[in-house]
Amino acid sequence: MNFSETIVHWYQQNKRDLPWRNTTDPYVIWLSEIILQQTRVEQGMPYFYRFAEKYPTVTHFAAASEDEVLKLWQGLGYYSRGRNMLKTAQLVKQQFNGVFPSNYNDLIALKGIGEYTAAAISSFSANQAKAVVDGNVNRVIARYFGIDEPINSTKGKKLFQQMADDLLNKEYPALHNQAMMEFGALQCKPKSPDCGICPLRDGCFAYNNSAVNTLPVKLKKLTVKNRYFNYFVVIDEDRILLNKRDDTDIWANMYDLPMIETDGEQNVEKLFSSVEMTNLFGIMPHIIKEYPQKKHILTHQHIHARLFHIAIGVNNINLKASYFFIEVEKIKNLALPKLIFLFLTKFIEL
DNA sequence: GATTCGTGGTG
DNA sequence: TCACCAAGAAT
Repeated sequence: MNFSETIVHWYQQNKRDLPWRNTTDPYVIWLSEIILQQTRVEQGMPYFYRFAEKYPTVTHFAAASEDEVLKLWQGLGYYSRGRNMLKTAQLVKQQFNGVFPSNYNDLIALKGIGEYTAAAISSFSANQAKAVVDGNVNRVIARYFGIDEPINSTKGKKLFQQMADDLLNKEYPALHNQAMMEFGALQCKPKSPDCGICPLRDGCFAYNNSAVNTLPVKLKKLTVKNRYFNYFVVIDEDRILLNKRDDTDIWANMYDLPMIETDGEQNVEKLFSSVEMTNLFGIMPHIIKEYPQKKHILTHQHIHARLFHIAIGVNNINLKASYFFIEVEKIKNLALPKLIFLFLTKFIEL
């Protein structure tokens, strides 16, 4: 058996039974592929069921509001995926008469669909001969062929795509692609793979050269920025003051609380007598309770968040345009970042 | 083309 | 605690 045949054989004996594999509907496959970008299968699974049930067709999806989609997406991260899905659903409804495309060239032009996703949808739904290259495929190729070119360099990306293209079995692209990814996910795992039972062990460069732990190579020049968010809870009877975030920063178009960002850890007196505070509330609020600082980890940012429950004469507030009071009961309809969700559960049931 | 988009699991 | 990674894409 050649490389592809070996992997496919392994796949047929070891594959997981995943719901999006029981269909060739490009819309359903699209749902699963976007949800699974940079996301573990176990984490994405409940979201897949949620979206598939709420929006059985792309036309149903196109009729949704952004608030509604983001709310469904809440907790999954990388929220632009959800916003791009809505744009794509609307475009497919209008320009493709609601028929989700399965052709690579049509797909790659859509928002949120890049090389990987276009190859995945076109091969899975229409058996188009396009090779998928994701983290799993990169790892399998890097190890088996001993490629130490970084997988995330421009040169590396081209190389791995080319190698994947060459490996692709044109007779059964869908099967081959699924097998490559599943093999990377279950057998050729990132850490401590069980090479003892690997069907490709004999021809594997990494196994034969003790390079399993050093391949693939990845360029990492990650700069993490520390940010300091001071959040305020203002409650007026059955209402709470919220903020709709703009689309220039993390958590675009989602909802959080009134907030002042400082360069570092500001002491409380300084914070509450600052110009920013005056701009927010007009007068210095009274602190009812200060909650301990919480660190929220994002890929490129460490957010040090503090929460103050404050009392203030509601009439004195000069509200920013993005601020609004909302009945507590209605918050469950709004999309909240994880951090804010956790904060709010201190005060209300969500 | 380097940076920036979340959140959760793992060793 | 920390580094790495997860069915990547947009800017």
